[in-house]
Amino acid sequence: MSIQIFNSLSRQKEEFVPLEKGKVKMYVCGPTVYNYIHIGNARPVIVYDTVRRYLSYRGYDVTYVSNFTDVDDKLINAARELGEEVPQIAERFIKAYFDNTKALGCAEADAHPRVMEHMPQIIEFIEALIDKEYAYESQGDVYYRTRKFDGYGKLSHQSVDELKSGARVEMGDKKEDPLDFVLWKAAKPGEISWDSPWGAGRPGWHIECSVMAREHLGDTIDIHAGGQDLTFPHHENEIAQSEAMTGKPFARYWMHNGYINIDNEKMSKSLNNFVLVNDILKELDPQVLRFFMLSVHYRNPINYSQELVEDAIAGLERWRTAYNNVKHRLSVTADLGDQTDIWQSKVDEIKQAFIETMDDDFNTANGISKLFDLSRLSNQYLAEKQTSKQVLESFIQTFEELAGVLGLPFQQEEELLDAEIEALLEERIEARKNRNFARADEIRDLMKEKNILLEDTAQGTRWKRG
RNA sequence: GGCGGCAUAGCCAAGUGGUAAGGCAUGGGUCUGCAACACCCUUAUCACCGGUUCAAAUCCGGUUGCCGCCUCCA
Repeated sequence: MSIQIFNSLSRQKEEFVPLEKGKVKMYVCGPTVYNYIHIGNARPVIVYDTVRRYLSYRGYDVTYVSNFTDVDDKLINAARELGEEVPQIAERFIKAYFDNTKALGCAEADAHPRVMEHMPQIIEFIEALIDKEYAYESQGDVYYRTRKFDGYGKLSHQSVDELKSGARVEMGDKKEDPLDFVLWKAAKPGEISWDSPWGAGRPGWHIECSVMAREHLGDTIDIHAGGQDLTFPHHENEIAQSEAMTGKPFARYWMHNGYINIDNEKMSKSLNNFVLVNDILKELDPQVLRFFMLSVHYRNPINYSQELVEDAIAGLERWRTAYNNVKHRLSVTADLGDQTDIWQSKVDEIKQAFIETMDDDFNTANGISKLFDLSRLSNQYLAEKQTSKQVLESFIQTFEELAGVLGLPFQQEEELLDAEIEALLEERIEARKNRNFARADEIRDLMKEKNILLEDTAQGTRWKRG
């Protein structure tokens, strides 16, 4: 069975066939770095990081590129308000981006291109579009001649005329047509700018992605991804620019993730309900946030609330407990089990089911449920009187493999306890042996205060940090 | 006005033709010195109406409700 991807272009699931066998070129639209990222920014980063991991897991060699928009109106406004320079602000929030996304288990891209680093290429690209008459200069601005591009609207599935009826009519029009969009913006006095054949200015928003995708991945890429809201106009315009330029398909598969709501409301400035990743992570285990995001299919909307976060905490804890309990058993018992084949095949079944559901448009919600199935199975196995090393190790291996694909690796418990606690543990074992339960309970309470939880099993006492 | 999405148990959420995964919560039981962890059992005619089909949460039509895009928002 092959991997199926829901392609926004066709609005259908399609078999994934990369342009070049075994290799995937992937471009994900990154944030405008004028603030800390909010959880809505974090969703695509987590989702497409998981897509990338899964494709690698399935044997593809993935080249992954994600940009930073480090020049635009929002940055210019932020600079003005803070009395800083644009590059300074960009630098600060790019650093914060890496801190936050790394905490969330997202690997760095193979390249993180920035607009400011691609001015010559952007200008060349625009010049070429002008040569091909897909663009025109107007009072220091350059616009894209939308109607000239035949396929315009194929991604958002709207005809040019449909779009026109909804388009804003610009005042003092420098455009030939209201649907035309800006490739180069003339600088206003005091704004950061670059020299160009059309005077001082800066790139429009959409051109950067066309240029940087081409620069780093070539004329045609396999997967282009981003938030649902980018479908129009951003991605539509990227297609128009790139395909007019190269005459080749720009991207073969377009993926768009759904929104996040906060307490059932859209995040917006007027409601002032933006949730910044940086703030959440002060109190929340980053894995919980990632787990939460992946517990819903990426194309569906997701709601963020305290209650749901708490569910996620409990759910993730279930995996961890199951995993650690297998580890504990492995460390304290001999190799005694029989019927290893039966259990082994059950483990394999779960792994296969995981792959099957992930193959189907990256169904992480279902994938996560397979980890829960594995947890139940391992718990059942631990209830057996005799266990084999081979099966226990297979559980561990499968837990690590599947959770790893989701970017939710099991953290190694610190095995070290200080001497005082070690001594108390010993004393408690002795006390229980002598049926001095009062003392045993006392020690258990004492440990609990130190955030160490004790669990007595037939194979001895195990502990974990609470 | 145009395009599109969603509606599944108390909450969250998979499932796109063959009589409803999983998690959280609840109730009952088992295990345990007690506890914790855990295990077992328990909870849904899938918004409504009609149609297609031997068979529909799943396909088609309609209704209601919510949401997104069409305004340089992930």
